[in-house]
Amino acid sequence: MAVRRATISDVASLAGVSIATASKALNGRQDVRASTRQRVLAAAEELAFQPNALARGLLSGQTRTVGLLTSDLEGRFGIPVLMGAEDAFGAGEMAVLLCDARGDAIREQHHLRALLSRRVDGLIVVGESTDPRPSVSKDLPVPVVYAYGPSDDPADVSFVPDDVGGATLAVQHLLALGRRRIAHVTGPADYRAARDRAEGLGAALASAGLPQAGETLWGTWSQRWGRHAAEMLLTAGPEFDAVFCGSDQIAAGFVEAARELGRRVPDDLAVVGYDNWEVLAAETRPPLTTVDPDLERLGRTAAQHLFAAIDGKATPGVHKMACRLVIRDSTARM
Amino acid sequence: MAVRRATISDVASLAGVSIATASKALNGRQDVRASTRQRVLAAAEELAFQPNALARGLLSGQTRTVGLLTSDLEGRFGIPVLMGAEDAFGAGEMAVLLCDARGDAIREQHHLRALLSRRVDGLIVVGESTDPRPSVSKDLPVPVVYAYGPSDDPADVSFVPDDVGGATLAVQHLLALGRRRIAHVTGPADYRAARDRAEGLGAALASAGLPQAGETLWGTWSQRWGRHAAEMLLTAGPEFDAVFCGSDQIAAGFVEAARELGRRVPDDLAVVGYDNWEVLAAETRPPLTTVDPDLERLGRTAAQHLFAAIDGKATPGVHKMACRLVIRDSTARM
DNA sequence: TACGTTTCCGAAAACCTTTAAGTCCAACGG
DNA sequence: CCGTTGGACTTAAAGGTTTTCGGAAACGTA
Repeated sequence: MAVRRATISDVASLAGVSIATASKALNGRQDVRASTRQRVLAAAEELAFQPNALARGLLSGQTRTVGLLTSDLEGRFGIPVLMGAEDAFGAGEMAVLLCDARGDAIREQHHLRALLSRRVDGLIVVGESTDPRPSVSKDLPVPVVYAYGPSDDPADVSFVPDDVGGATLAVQHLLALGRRRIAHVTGPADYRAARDRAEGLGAALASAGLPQAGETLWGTWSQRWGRHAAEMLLTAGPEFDAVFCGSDQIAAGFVEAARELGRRVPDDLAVVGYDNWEVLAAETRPPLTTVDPDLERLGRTAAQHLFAAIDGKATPGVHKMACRLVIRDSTARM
Repeated sequence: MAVRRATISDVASLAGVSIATASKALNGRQDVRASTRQRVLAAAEELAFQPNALARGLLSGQTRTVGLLTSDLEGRFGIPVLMGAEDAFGAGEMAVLLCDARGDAIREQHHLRALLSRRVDGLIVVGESTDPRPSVSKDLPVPVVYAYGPSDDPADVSFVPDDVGGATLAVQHLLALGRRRIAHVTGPADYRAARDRAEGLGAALASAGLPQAGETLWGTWSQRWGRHAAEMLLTAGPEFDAVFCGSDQIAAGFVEAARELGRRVPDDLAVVGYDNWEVLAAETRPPLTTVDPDLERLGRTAAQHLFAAIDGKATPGVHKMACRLVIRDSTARM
């Protein structure tokens, strides 16, 4: 550990110039003779000079730092969004101050204060589900962008996955493979994500003039529920040649149970999951065709939009981000 | 968005006192009459005054901010460590600057510069595996603590899970249940984690005077490998009544294949995993007994140690953190 | 030589806060 | 009435950097 850090004043003395000249030389500005600039640069190098970002920020009013407020780091969905954002910010020479409120509104307020006190240039709020969440942006001195979980205030800027479109993608894929009787097993009905995906399924079927195979089965986001639903449907359910599952966990349970009941996937039964959670979707037998909400891209886009909002203007409202279909072996032509 | 933020000078004018008095009133210091303090506090409230952390940091030389440098956010192990650290820092009113180097040394250097330029008070480096990694702490003006992946310089401070001890825990559990012939299926031999766990197994067996059932099977950290190993062992392998798997993924594949081959877990065969990756370990049939490296605690401990290092002295060297055994249904008395 | 122009550099203010040192005044003891 | 004490407040400096503006030297032109 070095004792004291060099300041620009040390650099200036060593180079035999004034502070002002040193500053200009280091920042590549005009009005410095080439030879002088060289001397300053050499001095800075020798002293391992690093400009003090605090002083710089104090003067300029810009910290080149953004706050990232997440309500739930534990969850699986926040991380990819965070990674995408970190990626975009890193490329823009921005630093990210990370705060996890753990779903606690008090802690969120506390973190918000801390971030503002540190004079962040902007804020990204990452929700824990796609359900709208309370806005924090009332009377804030910096721009805010919501990612994954939208703000409940339509005047804010939010980026969310287009779950209706994602479900439509899945259904259109199944229809193109010749499947006609599609069942739906999904998570709890009080999740926006579950309702949106069911809605997408319904819309796609309706526009193809087909009925859904049985009612939508609402349950939990677990493998266990997927197995249970499979047993129910396959022993006493309606006829169906495909099932659209609301998550990869459900789909993994479903294919496992179907397999044990002697149904061949995809021959007898095509299965589509949701989330493209690789560790699960790629390890089931057969590997799952699934909808990928592309959360990393969502995070990156949100970050880029925050840049725009910081030095210019933002387009408010909820932006729906398209999903991708990842085709693996759990679906095939009949 | 407000136009301009109130400074302490605005608060002072509004309260009709000098800046110094305002500062003292706001910071709860002596030499301020109670009534004056009230006036200042009211003024601060009215203007929504937030002290500028930059100015404060510039003066005090402390930013109450630490850098968290991770080589691999994508991986499963960095996140819990990060959460633990974030937890400890949040409690200490510290903020966390997050940087992900994505395993790239250049990017790591770049982030390091950025963090130092922002005058962080300390640094936590989170590795992507338990293998030693190059030290970054040579001639750094701030203390550094390594978490999960230790530094290759013994003079640094590192916190790593005690994989040897974790494996011992698992084996002792199996022995206590009356199992005597224990096989071992694990990941690649070029992972320190795999070697440590195999070593723990060997030591525990040796001190019980028992031989290992067959050679250690080295493979990958995947479910697929677990299945494959199970098929090999159960069709043409040695006699065994328990298997210690190097990861929950391997164990999940193993129990699945064993089940399909008609072996009952835990009756015929006890299975222990490693990592306590809940989504997997709790969803297999039966749920997995597994070793929990308690990474969140590891992160928290590392953070607390960084505090100590920041304002005092640190005890260098590699600190091994004990693991916990989580007992579920995949193990039982014979 | 006198004067205007260009080139390069330095002095000083500004950003916001904390704190050491100094000022003022009332109360109090003698 | 004077000196002392101590409470309540203010002044000013410090922290590191950027930037504006003014100044000096060198050079060209009349």
